[in-house]
Amino acid sequence: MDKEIIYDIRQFNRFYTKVLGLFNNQILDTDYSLTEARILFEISERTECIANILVQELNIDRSYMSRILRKLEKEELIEKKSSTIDSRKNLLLLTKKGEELLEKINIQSDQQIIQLFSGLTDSEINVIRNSMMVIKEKFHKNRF
Amino acid sequence: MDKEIIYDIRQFNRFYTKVLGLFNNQILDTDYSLTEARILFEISERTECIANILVQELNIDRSYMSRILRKLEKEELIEKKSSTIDSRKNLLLLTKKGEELLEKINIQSDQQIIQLFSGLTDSEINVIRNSMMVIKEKFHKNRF
DNA sequence: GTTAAAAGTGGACAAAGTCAACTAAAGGAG
DNA sequence: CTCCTTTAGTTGACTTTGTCCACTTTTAAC
Repeated sequence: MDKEIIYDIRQFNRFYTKVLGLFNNQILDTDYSLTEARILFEISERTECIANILVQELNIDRSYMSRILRKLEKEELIEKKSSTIDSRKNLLLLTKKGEELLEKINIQSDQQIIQLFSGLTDSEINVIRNSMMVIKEKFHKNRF
Repeated sequence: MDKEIIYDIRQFNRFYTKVLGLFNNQILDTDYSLTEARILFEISERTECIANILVQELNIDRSYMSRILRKLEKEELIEKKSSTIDSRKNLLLLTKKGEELLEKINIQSDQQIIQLFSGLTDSEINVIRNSMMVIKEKFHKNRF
């Protein structure tokens, strides 16, 4: 693999680390961390979400996840329902309050995207979007 | 801006957060954190690097930066030379040892990229690279 | 010359993440 | 059914990472 290509990819990674850094710092507007937001998101996206899936999906230590979930439960953003078929597992569900928070975060995140892209034409935005889709698909095809 | 486009972009961001997470965890193979690696990298890339530039560039708290730099100095990876024209500033330089470490990290990072892309054809890799360049350029054109 | 801004440091602390040991339930293999 | 292993989750003790604020020193700006 060509030295120059590797260089470009690493440059992109550094660059996008910075982009994501900016995005993520703004989630702190809500008193919740990026990790917590992602957990809420994942719970809402899944039917039958259990902690261990989140551990794998988000690459977070089990013990740490346990504590985060306990905190979210205490703040009444989620509920744990012990599974009837496998009592080791806890089904994770958003409460009304959790859904509302997630909705708030979603709106904020959408706004952020809009703001970031203001100044670009529709066609430019579409080019970016298509590039993102290409990257994602190619990576997926490979291993992710 | 179209709801669907925003959705795709946010999906990409989540996806790429995961990709970068994997990359970054592997830097820990060297006993140094991603942040430290990036600082070494930035110092090496710049002539006349001073702490405050790093603070802005990497979005790190000044006091935290101060401590990291002290640590790196203590481990003889960098040197601080008080600037003769402005004695508030310290010029940051890599030592031989620092250069060697950075080189090691670079080799490792290149290897990581190669590994990640093994399984893709040259043409697919090039498509990804070009997509990355497009994203970066468009963003830059805008504000970054 | 006085005031303001820039660069950096240090203390105290909070948040984030890690590691290892543990309980309890479920899934086999014989 | 019983022994063994795996899976899910928890807890304690800890380290690392990051933040806030007050402070010093030096330069810049009026």
